Amino acid sequence: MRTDLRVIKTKEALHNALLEVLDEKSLDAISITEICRKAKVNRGTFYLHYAQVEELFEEYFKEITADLARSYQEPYRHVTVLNTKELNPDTIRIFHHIEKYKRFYRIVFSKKVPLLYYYLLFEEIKQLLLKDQEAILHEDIDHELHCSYQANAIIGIIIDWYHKDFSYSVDYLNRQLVQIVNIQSSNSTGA
Amino acid sequence: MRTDLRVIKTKEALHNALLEVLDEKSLDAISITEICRKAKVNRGTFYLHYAQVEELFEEYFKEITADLARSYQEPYRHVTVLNTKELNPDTIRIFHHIEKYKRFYRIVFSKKVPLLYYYLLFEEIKQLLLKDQEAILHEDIDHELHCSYQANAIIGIIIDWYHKDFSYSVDYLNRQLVQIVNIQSSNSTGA
DNA sequence: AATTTTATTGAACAGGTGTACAGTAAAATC
DNA sequence: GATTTTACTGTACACCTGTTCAATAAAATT
Repeated sequence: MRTDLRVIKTKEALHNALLEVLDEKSLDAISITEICRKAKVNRGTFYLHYAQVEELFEEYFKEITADLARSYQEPYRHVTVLNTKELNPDTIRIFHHIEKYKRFYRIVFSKKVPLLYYYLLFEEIKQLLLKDQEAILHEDIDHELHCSYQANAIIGIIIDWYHKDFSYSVDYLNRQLVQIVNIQSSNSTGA
Repeated sequence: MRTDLRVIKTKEALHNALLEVLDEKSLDAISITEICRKAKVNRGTFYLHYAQVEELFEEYFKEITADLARSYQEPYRHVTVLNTKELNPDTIRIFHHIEKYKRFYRIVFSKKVPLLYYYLLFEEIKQLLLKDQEAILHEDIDHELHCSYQANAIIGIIIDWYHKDFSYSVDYLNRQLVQIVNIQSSNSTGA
């Protein structure tokens, strides 16, 4: 069998316990022992499923990044995301997504946390761009490198946002992104 | 006094021990006890200077990112780095820097390591861009947000490079970056 | 050179980590 | 419903962590 009821029950208990403890302290300060105490699960059982507390959190976070992809496949207007002239603030769902799961992204972007979560987010955005822009190929430009560039550029804005405690509005960031992406076409003459 | 000889000696011993152990295992697998054994320093002494092994590595890494800034202030041709039309592959020193300290960046970009090092690199590049581009201000665009966008975009390329085990040449990446940055001006019509 | 200051040491402590293994209990399978 | 399979438990062990504190030794200061 693929899903033993005992496994489901154990994982659920650990999940709930982690969320509980995350209200009290930061991820890096949480011990396996503490989670197991709260979940009423033997410590050895924890190691049957995970190696560190971080792996338990990783399970959550993968669900969240999956939601990001889903929000793009909605019967929403699914338009090219970063194609210069056609870029529409309404079609950018990323900042909206981050704000929705602000509670988790505060953890993901905290400096003591492993890079792993960053890569999960990066890969998700990169994949969206790779699919979205497969039609728009540029000569002499490595398409994947280009998408890595763009995906991480967006995360650069998100990092700034995070460091300002998510104080900008989603609308403002959408508008800024459109302006930034459209810069070169108007700047190629000046400066 | 600012620099007690004992402190210098202790830190040197710890530094050397860390480098030694880093040849054998990854940063996250190194224990404080192990470093102190090799350095012949009491474990309590370690805690007088650092809280974790990661902080010891941080000291190294700050020297490395400082070298990145220095390479820009050289009597080299110090030209605007990312201004579209004036961008010259020779003036881009970032990929060169990364390759030079490849050994360290392999650690910095490994997924188990804390985000902190990423932020140190990000901030260094961002500061370079902030200074470099203070002349080129765009209306309606938050200058800092713009630099965060560009700085992290470059790191996006570096991440790709890292995940391909630094197999691209520095020259190739410089040329790709120039092409990508110059895209919009030629793309605003097509697509 | 004698005195003062302070970094380092060593020992000890409560707690967490990671692993192993036999015993138990709760699933799945028949 | 009886049997087989396997997830979980409890215990134990060696080791690492983070902290405290009096004793020591190596600096700086006079």
